[in-house]
Amino acid sequence: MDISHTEENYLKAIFKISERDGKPASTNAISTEMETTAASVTDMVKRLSDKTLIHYERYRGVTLTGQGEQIATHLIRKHRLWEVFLVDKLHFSWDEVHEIAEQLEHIKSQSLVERLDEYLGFPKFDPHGDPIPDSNGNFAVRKQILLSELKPGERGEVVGVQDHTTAFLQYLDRMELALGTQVEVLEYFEYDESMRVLANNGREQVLSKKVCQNLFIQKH
Amino acid sequence: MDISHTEENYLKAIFKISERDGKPASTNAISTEMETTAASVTDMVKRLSDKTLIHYERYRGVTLTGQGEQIATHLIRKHRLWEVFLVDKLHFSWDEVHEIAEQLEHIKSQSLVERLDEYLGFPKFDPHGDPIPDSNGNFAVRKQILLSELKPGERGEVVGVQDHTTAFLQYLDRMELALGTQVEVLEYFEYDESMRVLANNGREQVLSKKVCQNLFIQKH
DNA sequence: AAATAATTTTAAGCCAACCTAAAATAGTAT
DNA sequence: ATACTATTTTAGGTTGGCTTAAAATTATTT
Ligand SMILES: [Mn+2]
Ligand SMILES: [Mn+2]
Ligand SMILES: [Mn+2]
Ligand SMILES: [Mn+2]
Repeated sequence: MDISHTEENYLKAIFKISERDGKPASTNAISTEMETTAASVTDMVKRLSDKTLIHYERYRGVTLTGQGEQIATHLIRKHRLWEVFLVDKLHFSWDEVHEIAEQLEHIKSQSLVERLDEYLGFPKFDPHGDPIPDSNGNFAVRKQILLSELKPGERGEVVGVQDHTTAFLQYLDRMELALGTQVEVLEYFEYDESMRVLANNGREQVLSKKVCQNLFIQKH
Repeated sequence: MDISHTEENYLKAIFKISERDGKPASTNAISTEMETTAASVTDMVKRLSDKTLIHYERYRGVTLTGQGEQIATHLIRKHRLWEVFLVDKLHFSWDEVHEIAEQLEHIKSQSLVERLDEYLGFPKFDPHGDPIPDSNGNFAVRKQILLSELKPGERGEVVGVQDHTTAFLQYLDRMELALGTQVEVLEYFEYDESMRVLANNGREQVLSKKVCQNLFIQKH
């Protein structure tokens, strides 16, 4: 069976939504994610259901079948591997790669993915700290918490971001808070839920609530 | 204006045909190249004409406009750069890369192409010896002739292939006639137009007319 | 020049992916 | 339970890219 570019994007959207919400993806949620109308989604969802890529019941939402999930995770694998390529080999910055990877993830060639993976040294995480599933669709798990959950005196390492917007990524560059940065919470301000943080570079700065709630930390 | 994957492939086909035949591409020639029907071609050709990517007159065939040619050569540039990437970096063999490059050539990102070019060391020729146009669409020219045009006693270097089929490429691998091989014609057999050839590796062998007519040589 | 053959275009229609507007269903508030 | 709101589906239509069959044009043969 062969699956279109568009169908692939729907499967990825459904995967993302069900993972985030922990329940079947609603027509509306999918239409928001895909930036299209609910009517278009209903249309597509019927086709995907005919191809047994999803389970669909009218008014009940959508979940992926094993087959659908396999395709979705494989897309994510390709997306993230290409992002690593773009950053590590072509020296793009982490805020420039998502758009390009959105295109590259649709390239169909089993051997290409496997060779790329090898070429990149079998990375387990992408430039944003997101886990790269293996060829069976298994994601590495890592016990991570938000910076906002750290108490004064606790330390850890910046390992990922929740917010993937260009604005946030560029802000982090500016503040020298790249992945791998060691941080220690020095002080918590109840007033606006901001924190004074010490980074490994000796830099001390106050980070807003919003920033703290979008940075994943591995405690140590 | 934005151009679909399919439209891009038509432009590339038209470029290839007009270059090969030295005259406007006929509907039939395009339909053969695109593996579709003449009716579909007429249909598409109207659309491309509306977009001023081609000049089209009913029954008179098709030529590219400046704009159309620019897109076509840029596609060829991307195709060939990706082929270099696949061979040089991912260690694919030269008979495996065309299909994958057919997909990769459609990735849209100006900076990606330029960075890839730089990463590969600004190659001027692809793994099959075909010239890689620069970003203005200019192809390097090289005075090359077919092996079949060489006279006994003459020497040269294998620099390209006319036939790009897997069968031929694998045959060349088997015979150790990769690009860069130095060859000298020892003897010409009028009977079947074959040649006895000495390769730089000391290997001496008789090559058929068909082989000799599909190998590009740079004389010296 | 007329007849025949090849090429190209037109006509009509299919499918994927989208849209808007209206109808149906489900969820929430009174 | 009824009324109102939000969500979802259906109906009907568009566009790109494709198909087959028939008509028109051009090229070749006699
Ligand atoms: Mn991404
Ligand atoms: Mn990422
Ligand atoms: Mn190729
Ligand atoms: Mn090539």
